[in-house]
Amino acid sequence: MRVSREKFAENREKILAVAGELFREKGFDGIGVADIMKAAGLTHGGFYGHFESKDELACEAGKAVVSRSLERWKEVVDGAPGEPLEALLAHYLSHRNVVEHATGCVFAALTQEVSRHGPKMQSTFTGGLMGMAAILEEITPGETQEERRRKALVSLSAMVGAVILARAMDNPELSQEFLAATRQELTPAPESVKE
Amino acid sequence: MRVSREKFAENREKILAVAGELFREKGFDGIGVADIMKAAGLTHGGFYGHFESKDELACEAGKAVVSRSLERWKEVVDGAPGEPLEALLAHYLSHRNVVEHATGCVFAALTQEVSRHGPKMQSTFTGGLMGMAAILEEITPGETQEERRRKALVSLSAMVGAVILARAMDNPELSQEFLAATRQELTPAPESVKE
DNA sequence: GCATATTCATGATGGCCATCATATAAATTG
DNA sequence: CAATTTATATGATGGCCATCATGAATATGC
Repeated sequence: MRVSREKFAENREKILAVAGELFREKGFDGIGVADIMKAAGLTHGGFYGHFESKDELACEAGKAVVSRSLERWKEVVDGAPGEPLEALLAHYLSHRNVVEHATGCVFAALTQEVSRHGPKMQSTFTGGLMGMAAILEEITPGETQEERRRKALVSLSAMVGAVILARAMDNPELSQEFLAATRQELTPAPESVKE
Repeated sequence: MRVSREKFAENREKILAVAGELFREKGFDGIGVADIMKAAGLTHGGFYGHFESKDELACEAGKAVVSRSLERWKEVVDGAPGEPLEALLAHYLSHRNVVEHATGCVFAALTQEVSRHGPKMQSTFTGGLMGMAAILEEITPGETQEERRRKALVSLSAMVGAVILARAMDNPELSQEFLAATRQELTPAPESVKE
């Protein structure tokens, strides 16, 4: 049966949203088109009216989630009552982001698969990660821009790395230890003279 | 046809070695039993004489690669002519470890898939990562053991994270920048008074 | 050296998955 | 309101993959 233009666009968004969650939760190979469509409340045959292949869906869903992630970081930084960097660390290095794969950080969920995917997905992820690095660079203290840039890249590596490793732990206390350690080490020392 | 006990054990090792490389290169879902066996110079039917399932192979291969990785880290640290931490950083944060997925770090290749796998694989990875953290803790400077432990966990996160992010970049210069930044930031400052 | 055990090869099976052809029914368009 | 367009549902197809049954051939144990 047919559906209004409006409903059609709505369905597409629903598929993208559901795919974004299911891919993060189960990986690109861990979920099929039929199950994604079912989760979106549709049947699998209708899928190819919206996307020309599963791969295109993966790329579109990835793009959407990455861009949403970037917006979220900006919101957290702009809305921070105190130090923006501390707010961002608290936001990112959270128990929620370790446990909730489906709605947590894309980079913590899919980066390894992306490096095996085609160039389109890599380009999306590269862009997203550099956007995050740019945000970090702005709120990271440092004498020169080079130093801030360098620290931003390392902070980003440590943040994403900590969540990835925390997710692999079979012991919640160890997961928590990774988060706490990273949060503490990446928080800049108060402006007292060193020691 | 039948094969000697010795050859049988040799074949098993060959399968494990080949699987360890192919899983790292293509992911657990990216390679099938038949192709693994072909790469080992055998036919796929013989597989089930060695392992009861693909999952068991994945667990065994993971265990082997993780333990080999740990040994390697110990060798690098023990054989370092200068500062062990610097030697380890140079060893790990290398171009080779970004490009050579099949023989590079398991954690940089498979950790995200592991967090979706069963508890057996998670246990193997947790053990391996904590072993690496212990090595780092010993060669990391710090006033107290807590501080060294904390720094070790963050260094580990940053190291693995940097390689994972470097692998996702679609631009080799950016990859290199992640490595260089992380190496520089994790190298302890010389014992001069700050600044 | 013979009988037995066992390892590998061949081939088959069943399930899952991406993709597509066709039909249906509803929404646009005039 | 009629004609046409088009989004979805049903169902089919072909490919890939893990697993297993069987058979052939050889190493091992007596």
